[in-house]
Amino acid sequence: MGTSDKRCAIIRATLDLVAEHGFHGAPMALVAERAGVAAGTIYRYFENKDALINETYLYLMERFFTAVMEHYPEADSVRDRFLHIGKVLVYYCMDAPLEFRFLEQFHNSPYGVAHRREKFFGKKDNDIITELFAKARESGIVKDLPLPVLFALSFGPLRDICRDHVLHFIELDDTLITRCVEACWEALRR
Amino acid sequence: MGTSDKRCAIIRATLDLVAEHGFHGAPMALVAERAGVAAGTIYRYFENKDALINETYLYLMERFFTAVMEHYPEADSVRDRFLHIGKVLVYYCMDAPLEFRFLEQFHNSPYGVAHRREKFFGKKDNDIITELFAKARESGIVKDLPLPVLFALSFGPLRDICRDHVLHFIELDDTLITRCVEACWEALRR
Amino acid sequence: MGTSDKRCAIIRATLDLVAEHGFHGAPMALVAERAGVAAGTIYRYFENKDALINETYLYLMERFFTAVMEHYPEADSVRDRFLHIGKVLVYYCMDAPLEFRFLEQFHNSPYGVAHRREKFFGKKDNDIITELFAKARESGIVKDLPLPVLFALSFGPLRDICRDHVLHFIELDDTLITRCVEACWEALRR
Amino acid sequence: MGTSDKRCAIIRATLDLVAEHGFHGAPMALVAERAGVAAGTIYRYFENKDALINETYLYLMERFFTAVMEHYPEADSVRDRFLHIGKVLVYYCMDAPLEFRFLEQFHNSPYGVAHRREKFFGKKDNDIITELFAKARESGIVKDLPLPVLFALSFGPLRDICRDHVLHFIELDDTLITRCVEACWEALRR
DNA sequence: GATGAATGAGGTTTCATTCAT
DNA sequence: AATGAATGAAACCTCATTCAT
Repeated sequence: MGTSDKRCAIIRATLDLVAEHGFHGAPMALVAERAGVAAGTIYRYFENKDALINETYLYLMERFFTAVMEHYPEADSVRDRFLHIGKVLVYYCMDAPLEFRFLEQFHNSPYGVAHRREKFFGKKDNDIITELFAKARESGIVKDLPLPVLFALSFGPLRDICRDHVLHFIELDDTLITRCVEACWEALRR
Repeated sequence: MGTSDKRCAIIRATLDLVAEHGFHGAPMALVAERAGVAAGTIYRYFENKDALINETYLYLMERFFTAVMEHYPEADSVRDRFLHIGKVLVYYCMDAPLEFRFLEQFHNSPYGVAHRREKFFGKKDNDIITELFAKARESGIVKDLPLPVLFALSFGPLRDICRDHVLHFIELDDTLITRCVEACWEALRR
Repeated sequence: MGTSDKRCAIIRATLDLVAEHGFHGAPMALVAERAGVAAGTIYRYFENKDALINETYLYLMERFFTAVMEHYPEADSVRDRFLHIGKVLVYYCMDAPLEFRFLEQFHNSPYGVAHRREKFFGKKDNDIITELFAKARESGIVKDLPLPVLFALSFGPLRDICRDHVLHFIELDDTLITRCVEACWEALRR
Repeated sequence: MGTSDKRCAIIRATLDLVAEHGFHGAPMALVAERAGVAAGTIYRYFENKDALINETYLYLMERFFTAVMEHYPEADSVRDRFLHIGKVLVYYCMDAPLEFRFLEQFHNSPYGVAHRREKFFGKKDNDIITELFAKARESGIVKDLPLPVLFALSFGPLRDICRDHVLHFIELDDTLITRCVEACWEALRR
């Protein structure tokens, strides 16, 4: 196992345990066991537990953004670009339920405080999305509301349906996802 | 101090500490100190820490629903009833930011899992809202989507703007709140 | 066992273990076991290990000074007062070899750095002794040397003979002690 | 870097770290880093940490005695030979404060116990000094006291003034050093 | 010979819970 | 009923030592 594999295994173990059992349910000894390394080894890669949690977060966010921004239809209409982002986002969360659960817990825990500004469902200089909303608002396509509110209208519902899907309250399918994202668009558009 | 005052003080201390410092930052000894009782006393009112957290949650939810349902305009249109619920909900969260923070943490933690079905921004038990949506959907006023999705479209954005307000990302006022709730309605309506 | 007894037992256990096996040889679990308390109990009386070590030191120093200053012959000559102090000091160390070993280790470890100024064999506003030396120097009875040097000439040798006695290199008796203290006086006197 | 250079660098790193931060503050990884070698390399030169500490001690003592015995005035009077040794000793400690701090810590720690008999400020092995004292005692020049006591009277004060100088409580200069060593002689002589 | 990543025993400390008062 | 000192399991973390490269 290469050195990078080990770091990755530790992050993956952290992710899984936190997603399934919360921060309380992820003691370092268990993380080590799941990652297949000794307890002390974790500290070669991460300064302490907080650092491990935070770096796991950063790792996930990077993957997340990369995935969501793939195949972004730069040339399409604002509406189509929004629909693209919304749908890809939901599909990603459905495909990676543990990552989604981790992020949800992180954002709402004290750990998340330091990272609020980068929250995916929040705001952040989310570049493409921020830009999309800013321009659409200027040109009168979407409502004239503060950016955080536009984000809330867009991603608040999507987050909730992902959570309900992951927790098996509902069963999302292509049709339902499309209808949800379109409903969000109706809240946004002028 | 009456016996009920003590119980209440313990719940309030729990609420404050969890809201401000997370579940990690609310050891029983600190809860006891804040509540002005001895550590052992907590166990006369709550079986253990989990029970304390869960009963704090239930206590909050009760207050919450009571507040939201006050002055409920039974006779008004579906739209007006929805606008009433949405606005009262936002005002409540703004007035009680610690309660709001507690609930956010609870819902996204493993504690929340046991209470999925009673989730505030989630679905039922809040009979009146569930009933409102169910009937409105039947009669074709709102979209024909699963209830959890209707809840997501309604309350997902509201929760996010409350959070952003509590975290001082935005400054909600009457106008903005009204416009947000109306935007949510646009997502819901057929 | 009273509450003060417990604190005392913990200090005594610390003292014994450090004296016999050094700071390395006094893990908290062992201290607890020797003191007849649970590991966690130590932390009700001392903030952490450093505090435990430092408070053990302060406790010993207090006992030490009290003992040494008992029956101090206020009215006698400078020489006799010096002989009194020197002898009492040596007898005390002989009677309490573990306390002596603890103090020796403390003074020469990083723990001692923060307390250098209060070191018994060092200087400190050792009140009576400092005053005795200062006055004796002024009146030309002892050499005109800096106070720390007078302390060194007085107590340096006494400390060493105590150590050698405690470690069984020599066997001190009344005669030998008297002769040593008198020899120290010869180094001091003008 | 030659093989002997490495051994030396490790000893020097050990010396520095222990002198500055105590035995607690000298983990093997840090020693390795300071010495510019890998952690595992230390174990090619020293069996384990205890051996490293002890061999560092022996290395220092050898340097120490070599220095002290240089230019030893074999032919001079007992008094002059004593004054020579005392002064050289003090100058050496002043020039090598880290070595001095290491030795102080070593002597008073459990490590030192195993080396009691070779203690620097203690007694024998330093043949020349032992021999000097033994002969001077026989011929009635110094007091008829056990050798350890003679050592205590001689070197106890010198160690203390070195410590006070290193810790900046006093500022030693040629005059003061001479006067101190002469005072020690007064304690020794018959 | 040298490396340094990996190990895991053992250290300090926290904290939910109990129970004698 | 209330107290809060005491408990001890379990958490986080360090570090001397090993061994594959």
